[in-house]
Amino acid sequence: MKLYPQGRVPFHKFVPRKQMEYNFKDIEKKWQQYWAKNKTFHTETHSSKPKYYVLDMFPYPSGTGLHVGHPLGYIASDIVARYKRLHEFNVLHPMGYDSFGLPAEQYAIQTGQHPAVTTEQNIKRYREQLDKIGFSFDWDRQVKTSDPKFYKWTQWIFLKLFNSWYNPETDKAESIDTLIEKFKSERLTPNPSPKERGAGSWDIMNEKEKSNVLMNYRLAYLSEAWVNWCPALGTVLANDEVKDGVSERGGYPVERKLMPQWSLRITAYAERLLKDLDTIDWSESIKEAQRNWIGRSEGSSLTFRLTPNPSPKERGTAAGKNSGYETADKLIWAELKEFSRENRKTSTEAEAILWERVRDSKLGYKIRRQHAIGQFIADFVCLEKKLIIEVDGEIHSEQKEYDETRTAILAKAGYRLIRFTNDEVITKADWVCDEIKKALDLPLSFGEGERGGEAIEVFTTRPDTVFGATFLTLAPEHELVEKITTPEYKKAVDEYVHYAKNRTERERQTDVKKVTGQFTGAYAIHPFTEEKIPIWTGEYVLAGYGTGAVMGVPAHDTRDFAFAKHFGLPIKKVIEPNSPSPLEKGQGDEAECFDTYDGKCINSDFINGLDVKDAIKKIISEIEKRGLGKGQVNYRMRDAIFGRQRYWGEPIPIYYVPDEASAKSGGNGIPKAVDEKDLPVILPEVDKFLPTETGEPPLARASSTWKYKGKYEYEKTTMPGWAGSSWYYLRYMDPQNDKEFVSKEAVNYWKQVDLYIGGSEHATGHLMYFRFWTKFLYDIGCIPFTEPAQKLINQGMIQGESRLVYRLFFRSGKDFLNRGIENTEKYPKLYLSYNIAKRVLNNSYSPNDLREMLVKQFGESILSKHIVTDSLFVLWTNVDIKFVNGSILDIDRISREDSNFSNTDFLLENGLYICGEEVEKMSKSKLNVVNPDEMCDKYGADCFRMYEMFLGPLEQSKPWNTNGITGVFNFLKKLWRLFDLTPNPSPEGEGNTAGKAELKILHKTIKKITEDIERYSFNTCVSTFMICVNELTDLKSAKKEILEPLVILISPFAPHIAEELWQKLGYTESVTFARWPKYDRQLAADDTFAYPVSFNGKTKFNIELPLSLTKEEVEKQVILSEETKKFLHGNQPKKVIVVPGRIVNVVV
RNA sequence: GCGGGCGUGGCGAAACUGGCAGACGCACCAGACUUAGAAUCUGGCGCUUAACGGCAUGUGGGUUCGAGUCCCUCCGCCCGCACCA
Repeated sequence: MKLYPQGRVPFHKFVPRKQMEYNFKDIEKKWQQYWAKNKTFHTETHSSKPKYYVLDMFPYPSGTGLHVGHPLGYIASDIVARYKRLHEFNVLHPMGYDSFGLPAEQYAIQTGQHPAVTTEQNIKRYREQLDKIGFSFDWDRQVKTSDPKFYKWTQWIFLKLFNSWYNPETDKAESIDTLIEKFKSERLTPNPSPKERGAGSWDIMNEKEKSNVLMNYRLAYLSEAWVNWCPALGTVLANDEVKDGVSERGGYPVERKLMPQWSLRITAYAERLLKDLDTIDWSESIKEAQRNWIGRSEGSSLTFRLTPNPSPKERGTAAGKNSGYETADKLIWAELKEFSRENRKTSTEAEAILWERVRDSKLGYKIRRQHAIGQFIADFVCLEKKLIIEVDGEIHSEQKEYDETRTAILAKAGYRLIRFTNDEVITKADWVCDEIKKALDLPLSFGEGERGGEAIEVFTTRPDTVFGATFLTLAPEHELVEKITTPEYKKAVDEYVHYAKNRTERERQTDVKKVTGQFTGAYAIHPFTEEKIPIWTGEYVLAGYGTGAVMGVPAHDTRDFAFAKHFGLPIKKVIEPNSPSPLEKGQGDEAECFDTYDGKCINSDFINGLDVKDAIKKIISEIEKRGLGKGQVNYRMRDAIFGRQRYWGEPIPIYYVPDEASAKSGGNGIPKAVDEKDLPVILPEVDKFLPTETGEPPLARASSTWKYKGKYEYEKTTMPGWAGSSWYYLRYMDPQNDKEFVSKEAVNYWKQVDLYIGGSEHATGHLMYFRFWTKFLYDIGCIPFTEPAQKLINQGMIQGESRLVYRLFFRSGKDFLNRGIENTEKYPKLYLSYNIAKRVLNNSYSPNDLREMLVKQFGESILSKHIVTDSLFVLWTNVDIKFVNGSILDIDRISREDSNFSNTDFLLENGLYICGEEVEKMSKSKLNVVNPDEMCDKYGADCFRMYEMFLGPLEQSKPWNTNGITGVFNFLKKLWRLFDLTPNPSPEGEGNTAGKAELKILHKTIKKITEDIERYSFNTCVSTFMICVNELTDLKSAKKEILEPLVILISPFAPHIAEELWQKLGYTESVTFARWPKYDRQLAADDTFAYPVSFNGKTKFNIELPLSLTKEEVEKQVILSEETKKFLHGNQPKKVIVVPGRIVNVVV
């Protein structure tokens, strides 16, 4: 046992001698218990007070617990919450857990431990850590996303999404029923997507077909989609969950895979998500990130026809046997031809009327009459727009069944159908023509177009450069690639497509510079010049953006340029820049290719000489006039993949009803929404958290009794991590409600989040979905606002200060690395102190120098252990910061406690081992984690809170350095001691009337603290408190009149000590219920001001003058002063500038 | 490549609307109390100069009586997006 001289004990064993000593441990424990017992921060929704909602981003309770970086935002929000309470706001300041998620599941897979169990443990630990810091959360409102009482409502919102579509006319989400009504009432059949050609006229569609059509509109829908598949995690990931081609969690490779997926139609909200950014007070960087993510671009679509009557050489048999208008089934062609001739002769009156009105492209499109398609004959057809017009007369009335089959088959071929009765055509032909025109003007879906889909539609933001288009490029996934490829290129194209499709996202992204592509052998006709241009496929064109096809304008697009250069395609300049810089300055590539909006069109026929902007307008109107395409807005954003092939998430409340069609194709049946009253669909138990042997998601392992209504299969994928966090803020308003996700009353009172604090890493993920769901819930009338959070602050990241140690090997690095890292085991361990290692690394030490140093420190015997060779290799690794004091490594301790450093020699400098330093992300793997509990134990929660704020501006990232905390600790002790000066702290005691000087200090502090909290400048608040306490200490002032408001001011920052002092001042109720002190301008005002007097802007001296003086009086005083004369050197001042209360500047 | 942000002592930073650059704190130095350390207190602390003074907010220029702050040029760092036509 170590003995200490009488009365002296080390700090950490300090026992307070005086009762008045600042004993933060007791104080903090006392008040934390008091708050919990008295429910001091309980929040009622019924209140006449104004509301204030301050929210922290939902934490995911990870297994590693909180480090000092996490609470930064929580402390800031807690300060605001407490501050607002003191202003008599009714404050909602809740906390809960985003408790579904991948890490718990990964852990479950490794250990077999149920994720619910580990999640509960983690939550418990989080709660303990949070409680130690003294937050004013209303814990009665806590929510957990993995709680069925919570996810019942997540599922409920999903059902709402499933049962809604986005109506572009009203520009909002509506019930899917309104769409069905539309389909029923309109003559036009739903436009089937290329992947869902099961559709026909609504009433005659079967269940499956209806379901498929509606899937194209539902806001939550199932579709075959290219997804980010992560084999290591066994699940798909949303775009924002993939960074640099690897998964954000875990960093595993991600591949592209086509599979059926649940998605949310966030793209329907793209425009509103973009536009409404202007209405919210979020940081510019986040808004900009969202704008980029949405990626709006204006341009035009443009259709390129393929070359007509292609020679066999160009087209060949593989490209399609029939020419454009021969759409009929070959086998029965002859028969049909006869039949159609017959029909034409015997056409009805209505058909004749209509023919006169549509023939000769009168409606802008070529329409054919009695044309055979497949096995059927259409009354009228526009092949270009794939529209069939039927006029129902007596002939067809008894053929209903035949018609139904026909409609379905035609729809499968991609045709839409519009029907009229004889009567309609005869009595209101104008109206009929209008309807036909409307249907013709609708854009075709992807891949459709003239001649059975063999025209290519491109999207371009620069239609003005169309005359410079010298080739077309299709994405390798584009469905036309296969169709148009000529036989002699088939092999090459197939190989190329195979290569491109099998590259991972990562590969694609890492060699973006590499130009790859393949000519298809086919040619398109330039819509304006009629020139023949080659069609290529290349992976620089993305399938998912625009139409998956581009026109190559190598002279004015760098990617097209690279492609053209690489494959020797022609380059045609069509823009003359206004400023010659790009041409003259540019060398090589730049001279040939420039991308500018500042120029005039050349070599461009009818747009020659126009400015780019005007040219764009002109050419779009021309494109529209000629029916080649139209002005269009495109978004980079894709729909959000919503299903995860994982266990630990909300089950998607969908079940499947078997049907014949699906059974034949091996499908799942018709997806149906679980009835609202059957929610929640509880996450079933499974034996293992892995996919099944057949590759089904883990939920397929649930017992065979896990079926909807006892017989229907449930959907087996679960929701992604961001589902719960997209709406959780609403649940806090009414967390116990089992009738609604939130009551109208609660949401009408609390409304938006007033202040939202969290990390900027959520810019394009959570914060986007959060806004999307809010807008949706607004559309369907559930909530009265369209943005979830008015103000957002992104706290900076607190980085760790890592410590590095340097291991020396007498081997060459190359040799070493070749043999692999596991070989390190067999080398004796030798570490070099920082400055020695540095010198070895920059080759200023020879092996001989090291030998000398080794011998000097360890003696000759060391050489038998470390064989000094000519090769040196240094490997550095992080070392746990708990073994390091400043930058000095505690060698004894690390050798004892860390087996990696047993039997290790440390080559020292000046008798010490100095570590290298590096600032990097605080994480367990870097061994640089600082734990908040440790800080609270050592210095107290109040000190920890204030120090976190003192570090710097909230938004700024900064490294954690525990050293500085003593300054704040000293301040708190000084504050405490200030109260010891009070002779008698009773409310009416003597010596409580403050003097002018003290009042001035107080009121300056009130002003500054109030202003700084309002602008979230918490670091300067802490400085202000320090200045205030220093000044009061200097005055030896401890008047109740001063201390009382001071305690209130500091209570949001250091609540425990404030409560204790508040009690010492004689109060029995919590300081939470006090009122914020009022700033009195009179009391804070100075009488005089020491004017800095400068000459030509350089300050020379100060002169103390009354503030009551006017400009002229100040000038007079300054001119008259002795000092001024000295600096004037006898010259006359040219001019004197006086800013009252600020400065005097004399111009000489 | 595009977009956003930022460059101030040995360190974290302050200076909000153009008006005394470096407040407040850390570290450091000196002193007091101590056998010593810890704690506490006092003083010093941008660079340069013996001093008067001079020079200093990434670089160079501009606007202004006056610039860390506004404008332009270049350099460097951080973050986000990235063959998005």
